[in-house]
Amino acid sequence: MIPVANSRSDSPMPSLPQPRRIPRQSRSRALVEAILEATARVLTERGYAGTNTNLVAERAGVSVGSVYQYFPNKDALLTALHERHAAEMHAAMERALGSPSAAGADTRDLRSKLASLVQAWLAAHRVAPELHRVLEKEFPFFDAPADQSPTDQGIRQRIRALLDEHRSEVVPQDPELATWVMVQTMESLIHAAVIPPGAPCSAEAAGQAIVDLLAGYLCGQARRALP
Amino acid sequence: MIPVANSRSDSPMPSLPQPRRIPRQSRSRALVEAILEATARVLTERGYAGTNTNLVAERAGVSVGSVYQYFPNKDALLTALHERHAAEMHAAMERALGSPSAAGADTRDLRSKLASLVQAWLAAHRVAPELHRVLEKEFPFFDAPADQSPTDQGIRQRIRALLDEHRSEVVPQDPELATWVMVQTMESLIHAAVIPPGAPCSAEAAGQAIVDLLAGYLCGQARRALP
DNA sequence: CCAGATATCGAGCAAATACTCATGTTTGGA
DNA sequence: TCCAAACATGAGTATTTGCTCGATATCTGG
Repeated sequence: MIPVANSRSDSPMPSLPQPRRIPRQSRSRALVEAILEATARVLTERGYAGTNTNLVAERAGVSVGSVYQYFPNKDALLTALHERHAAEMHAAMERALGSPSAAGADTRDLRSKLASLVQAWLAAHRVAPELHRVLEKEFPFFDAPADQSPTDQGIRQRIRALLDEHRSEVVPQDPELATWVMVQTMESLIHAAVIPPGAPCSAEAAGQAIVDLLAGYLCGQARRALP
Repeated sequence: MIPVANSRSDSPMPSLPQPRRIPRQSRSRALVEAILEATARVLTERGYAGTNTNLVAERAGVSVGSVYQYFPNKDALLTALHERHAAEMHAAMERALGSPSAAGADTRDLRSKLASLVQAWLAAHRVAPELHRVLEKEFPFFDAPADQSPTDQGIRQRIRALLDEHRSEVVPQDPELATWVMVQTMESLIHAAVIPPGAPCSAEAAGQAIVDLLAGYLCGQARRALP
């Protein structure tokens, strides 16, 4: 093993995990796709420590060399997968909330919007809980601390904007802090609800509880009265 | 490397990480202590992947062989450290809340008790944030899923008892679910507040916010009015 | 249809590292 | 004082694995 990748204790200024080569032809784009898919499969089956590049290549029906044409090292595979996941969450959020202050403003109250968002994210996570477990709980993220990618920042900003739209209903004073609490809470609890052993109830009930938690903090109101 | 330790894909029934030999003389107890201390230091400096048993032994001023006298494999070191941390949290909790239904019952309201607990845990975590980061976010926990040790269960039970004591003030119906929400939220947000980049505010403010979040969920009341 | 660009291949190297075991040292009770 | 059990040692081994590189194949613009 060549220590270049283990930058934690070596390089003070870690290089960004950029693809070594950009796939131009459709052939190579399919190859990259196959590699990522295989990575997800192997990761799901064997966890982070059980995953190695040779195996990923084999499962993708590709040679190791090809993997290293497009990914500078093993962790870049995971980073790419994580980024893809973040993008999916971002997309799900936009679908649930709409873009901020777009035409035809969303007139629902804050609680309803939160419920949509939590529902959407829960659903997205239930697709591959074990993969998310590995990505969130096993991946070291040496060089690229999670929650710092542009996509993650986009998510934070959208939440911030949501609180801003509803600032009249929102009790906490510091919007920075309120955003932080929101994002951390949603991510943690959604992951905890979905990955084994999971919440001690149905996914719907867990979603309800998360919404109650968030709405209670933001609006200082008891959970919604039953109809 | 011998595959015995990597049980994820191999052994269906992983053996418990019991010490290979129990230290009887004070000499060996000191040795075990030195090993754990060194593990914590190395883990803090170099992260999970950068930590190896040879280095730990060297840093502890001990030979590798001695490490393997008392710990069956590398992960057992981490597990021991994690268990020790859980025990500290348990102790801090007992100090903050007292044992349930003990003589001289604690007459404070739920919110005050929550505030004590959050304060105590925050303080305990601020001692070695980087170590906690590694323990919580890098350690794979192959065989012993976190939050399943007897100590962790003890923590859950105590929280459950707390909610029970105050069941008249508590709004959520399902106590199982409420306990789960509490524990998950506290652990996640306290970790997030302490480990870099941390909360966008002082530790005190973060603590306040966490208490607001929990109290809002449990009691359905707005944050405490300023005096 | 060819020349350069792009893509793929995979045997094998170099390094890392978890763990063993044969041997030596210390301890504490009888 | 003596001895058996407990303790400590650390060079060495067996294995894993991230990654390279020179050879080969395929594509595409002119």
